Amino acid sequence: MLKQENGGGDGSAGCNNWPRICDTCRVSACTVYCRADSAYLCAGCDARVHAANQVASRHERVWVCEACERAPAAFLCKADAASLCAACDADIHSANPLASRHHRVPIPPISGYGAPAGEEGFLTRGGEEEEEFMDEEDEEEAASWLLLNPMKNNNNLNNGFLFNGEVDEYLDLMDGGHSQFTDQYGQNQQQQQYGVVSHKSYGGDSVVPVQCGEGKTHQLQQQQQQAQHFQLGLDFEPSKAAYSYSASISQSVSISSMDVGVVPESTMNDVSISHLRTPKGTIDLFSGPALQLPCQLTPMDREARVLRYREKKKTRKFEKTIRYASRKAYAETRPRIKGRFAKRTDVEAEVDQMFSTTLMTETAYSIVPSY
DNA sequence: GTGGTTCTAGTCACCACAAAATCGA
DNA sequence: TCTCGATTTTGTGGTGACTAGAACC
Repeated sequence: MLKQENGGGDGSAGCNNWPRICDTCRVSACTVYCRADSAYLCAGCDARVHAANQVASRHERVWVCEACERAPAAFLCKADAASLCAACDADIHSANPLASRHHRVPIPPISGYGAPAGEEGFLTRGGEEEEEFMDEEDEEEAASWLLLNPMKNNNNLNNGFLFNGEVDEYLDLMDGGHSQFTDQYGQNQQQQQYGVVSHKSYGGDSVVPVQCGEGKTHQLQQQQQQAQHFQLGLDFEPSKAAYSYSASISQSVSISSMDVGVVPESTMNDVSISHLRTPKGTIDLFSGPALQLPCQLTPMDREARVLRYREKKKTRKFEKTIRYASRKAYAETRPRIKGRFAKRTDVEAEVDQMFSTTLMTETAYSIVPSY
């Protein structure tokens, strides 16, 4: 595979402003991005590589963003006559109200050498090629985050970005709100911002910091309010894509505790978004009554959201979050048979009891392991 | 290019039980 | 409205089974 090595590597604008170099010749600036090869290619190499055989000629490619020249273009702005990646599209078209009204359409991938694919091209893009798009997840997420597009929810028409109904865990719309994820991912900042102390006590059992400041509550209320009035301002042709749609997406996204740090119950007291909570770590984002999805955002709001999204991405953690340290400690000491918890014999229980009692007397307060 | 085998990496269910949550009196 | 006891639910980690993809022939 020709994985991009030059530049940011994340498909975004990266740390410098130089155009991305062709992954093949490493001389010319790239003009297209081949998803199948996960490679950025210049016009010459594109022609050479994808005209080589029939299979290669079927590779779907997209133009590279004309603004940053470093990421696959996702949208074509008719007003600017420019192909832009999701990030640049967001940046440019959130600059002012006028720009935000630019008519933009998702760019169909170039399928078959030399001839851009029409609708059919990206409608037929099947599951087998789906994984190839994971490299652009970043842009995709940002795009989905910004462009709540009915077409996107159509599983097919995502400018080649296939969502299959999956909901990005960072999708902050619910959070608009304050998602449970926010509590974790923004934990550090929030702790500093609100002066929240990490609460660790024997009884409390909390490893995940408890956040209960007034400021926090106030912010949450504001965010909830904002979520209610959240509106998407993208001005795609109303006749084709009415963005003031109210989606009724019954979509349960099950996320294991490995992926997601769930905020302790105590935190939820502050968050009166009861419908967000579902048992067993299941994030039931859209079940229940039809979700009135936001429709109009001011450019500033949008920009703020993009920034917040990017900040979250930077600080996101995939480590498992321990909600109850005591349970963890206990689980670690429990007898196992082939990894499974085994029944504890009376003797073991007695020894354990003695041990814990000793520990308690030695350390007035229990030691909650730090992770 | 195709098909079969092997290897590697990732995911998930399983288990017992203390702690937390919920419910009713 | 508060308290208390009983009941139900949740969360915890190591291991093996399973699967998908890569590598090789």
